[in-house]
Amino acid sequence: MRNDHPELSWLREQGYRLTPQRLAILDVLRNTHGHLNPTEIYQRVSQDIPGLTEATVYRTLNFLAEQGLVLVAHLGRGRLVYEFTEHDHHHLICRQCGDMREIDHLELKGLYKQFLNNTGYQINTIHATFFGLCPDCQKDWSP
Amino acid sequence: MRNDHPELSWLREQGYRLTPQRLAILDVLRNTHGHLNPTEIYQRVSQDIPGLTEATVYRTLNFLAEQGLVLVAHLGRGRLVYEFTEHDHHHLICRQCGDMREIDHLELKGLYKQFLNNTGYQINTIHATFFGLCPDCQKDWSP
DNA sequence: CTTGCTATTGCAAGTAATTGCAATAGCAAG
DNA sequence: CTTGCTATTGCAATTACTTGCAATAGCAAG
Ligand SMILES: [Mn+2]
Ligand SMILES: [Mn+2]
Ligand SMILES: [Zn+2]
Ligand SMILES: [Zn+2]
Repeated sequence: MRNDHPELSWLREQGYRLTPQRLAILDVLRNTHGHLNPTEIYQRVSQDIPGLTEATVYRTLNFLAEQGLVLVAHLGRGRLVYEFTEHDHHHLICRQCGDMREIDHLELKGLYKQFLNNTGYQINTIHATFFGLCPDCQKDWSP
Repeated sequence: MRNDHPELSWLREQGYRLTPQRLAILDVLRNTHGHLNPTEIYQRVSQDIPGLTEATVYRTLNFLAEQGLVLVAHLGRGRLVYEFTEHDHHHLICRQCGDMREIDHLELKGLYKQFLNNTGYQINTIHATFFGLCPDCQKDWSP
């Protein structure tokens, strides 16, 4: 568990504290590729922090997401999922087969620029989710 | 409470049943402009359907949303909200002051076309939510 | 190293949403 | 109108997530 990542000293400068709980949760997310729900995170982090409670996991995930250190998403499976990544992206999900595909944030840059021009809103949502039909499942509706 | 809307006979043809609960919930949504959460819907519909339970409200709202008869959204205030509308739209929300603004689905048409070209995915998400800063709240960060 | 302020945690209770199951009731067929 | 199939409901239990409060522990200052 490293303690010298740049975002950590930044947190401390904001007046927030680097607790073992926060460090361990962030570490699990950092070392996992993909989305984890709060209970999965709780189970993994409990190994390192025995007294940890789920309430703290929920609060910490909210906090990390607010600070922009992790991404959240409703992927349509009931539970929220969290993810650590340097790579800004969004998701396309097939309503039929559940297939999920990642798209780079670049694809939405133009839209956000358009929002700014048309409405003055400066949108910064990362990790949006769009639902529809994947190429395979579209075929099931043709014949 | 009218019983002859076009979407209703369509439901029956799909093998679904037109129960008083469904009709009343749809009716409350149809006659309300704006977003309602499940408890607000429950309270209103209970007037017409005394024995109604919240479980049925949740199940019915899920059902109506799956059938595309109502729109759902996470607007960032904890609870899900539902809305009946003929007018396809999405929302921009200010993280600072909570101001919410509606944009026509036309604004996303191009993006969805781009998704189709680049990935083959045929996206049909209506009622997406984008977060950022409204024009007023952007000023608070300049001086 | 010690002290003091206060952000953060654990605990337990509260609210939001989902689900298994047996009883009920749409509605299609006769 | 009556009958039978099964989708849908109510009920109660379960899971998901949030919150108030008192105890704990980061960490900045001395
Ligand atoms: Mn992701
Ligand atoms: Mn809306
Ligand atoms: Zn698919
Ligand atoms: Zn604002």
